[in-house]
Amino acid sequence: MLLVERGVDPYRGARALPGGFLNHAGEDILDAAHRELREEADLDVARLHLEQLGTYGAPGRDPRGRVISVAYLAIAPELPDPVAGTDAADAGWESAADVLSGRTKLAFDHLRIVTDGIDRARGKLEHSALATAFCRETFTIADLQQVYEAVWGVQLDPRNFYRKVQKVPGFIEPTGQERRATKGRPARLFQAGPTTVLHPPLVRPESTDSEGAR
Amino acid sequence: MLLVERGVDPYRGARALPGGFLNHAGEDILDAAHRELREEADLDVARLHLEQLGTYGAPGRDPRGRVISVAYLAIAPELPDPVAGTDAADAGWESAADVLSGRTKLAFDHLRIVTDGIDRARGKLEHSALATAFCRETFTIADLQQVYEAVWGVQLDPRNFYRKVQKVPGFIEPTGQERRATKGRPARLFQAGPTTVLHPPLVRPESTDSEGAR
DNA sequence: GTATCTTAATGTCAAACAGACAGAAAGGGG
DNA sequence: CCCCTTTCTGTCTGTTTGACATTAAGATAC
Repeated sequence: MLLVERGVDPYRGARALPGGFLNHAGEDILDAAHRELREEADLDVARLHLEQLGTYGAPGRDPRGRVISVAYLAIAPELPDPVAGTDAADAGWESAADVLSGRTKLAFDHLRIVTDGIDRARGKLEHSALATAFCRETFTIADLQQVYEAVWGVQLDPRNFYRKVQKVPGFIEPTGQERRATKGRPARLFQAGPTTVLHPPLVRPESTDSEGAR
Repeated sequence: MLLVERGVDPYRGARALPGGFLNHAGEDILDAAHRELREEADLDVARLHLEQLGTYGAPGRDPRGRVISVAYLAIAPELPDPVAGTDAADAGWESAADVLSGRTKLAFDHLRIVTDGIDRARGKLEHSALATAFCRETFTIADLQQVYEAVWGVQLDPRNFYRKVQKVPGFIEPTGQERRATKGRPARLFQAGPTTVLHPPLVRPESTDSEGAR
């Protein structure tokens, strides 16, 4: 995930989600999310999936006073490795595992927001074609499987995955081309199809730890 | 759904979702949702399900100026038939079909909010125990089926529904009591179980109309 | 050029599941 | 006591799932 290092108090030096305030009264909040992503992280990629995650407005979440944050979940493939040195103070990539485990400390209630975002992504992978937003324009089925395995944190059977993914109508479409790696049989390349809602869904294996309350 | 009639411009006389502004800088937005529900609609029921739906902040959505609304989805059973005459101007129940079809005109972008809310409810019925929030403390399986049929707008087979609902562990628990109607065999009464996430989910029958893009 | 290694693609099979529907159980009313 | 209604319990068939075997198509080593 993309985090910036705070240069001012409060939480100076801690990592935080990129964000900021609305510019003027006429700015749409989605536009503002795009702008902040560009300004704070120099990120202006194509194929950017951006969806509203939720709004966080607990009274004490910002010591400076009342701040209500509308969080957006952004997903994009082929991200520039170290975010290019710009005025964007210190933006950089952090492993989600490091953040979730608490090894990387986040400012404000941003850990909560991050947790919600990951939950959202995990769930949406089942019922929507969101996984293709993690991939490039064309991809192999093994690529897609890696997305599911990484986000869900599980291992999947390649043969069954292959079968199920292709059964969902309109999810992925073959391009007719192939990609050959250094080893092994060349893999057929696919691209995202028109479907956004998966029928049937790709259900993730039931984790043994009981999910309990929400 | 619960709507109030606007007494002031803009949209005077049109129906709108109950809502209002934050009281003071220390008020939590969820608390504000509860308060507005109580103030505008005299609604203060037990067993009230309230979850954040989304935030709407398009520049022109309120002609008076920039207003950002955080929408909450509320669901509760046993609602008072005509909302008792209080200072709550003209609050009343409207059929969702009337609103969705456009027969009942809504102020601002509230039709969009309502549509999103119904979509959310329909989806959550599949994967969460939300349906029990529509029911009383104890209910029969037929009651629960009526919730699913009403919200999804489909007909379900009582025998298959009976089987599937009882297979989900922790969804509903038998109370040991029965309810006898005027006709027919007495039905066993159930109550909501501890589970909030349904495993396996209750998938709704695939509607014939293609869902297309989102 | 052939063996071998690696990954992709296809196939097989038993168990579980889904939808459609039959029938039995348990009440009330003529 | 028969009929009607609603609830509950089965049955049956086709589909899907998860586990695993097998074949296909390249690259590389020898």
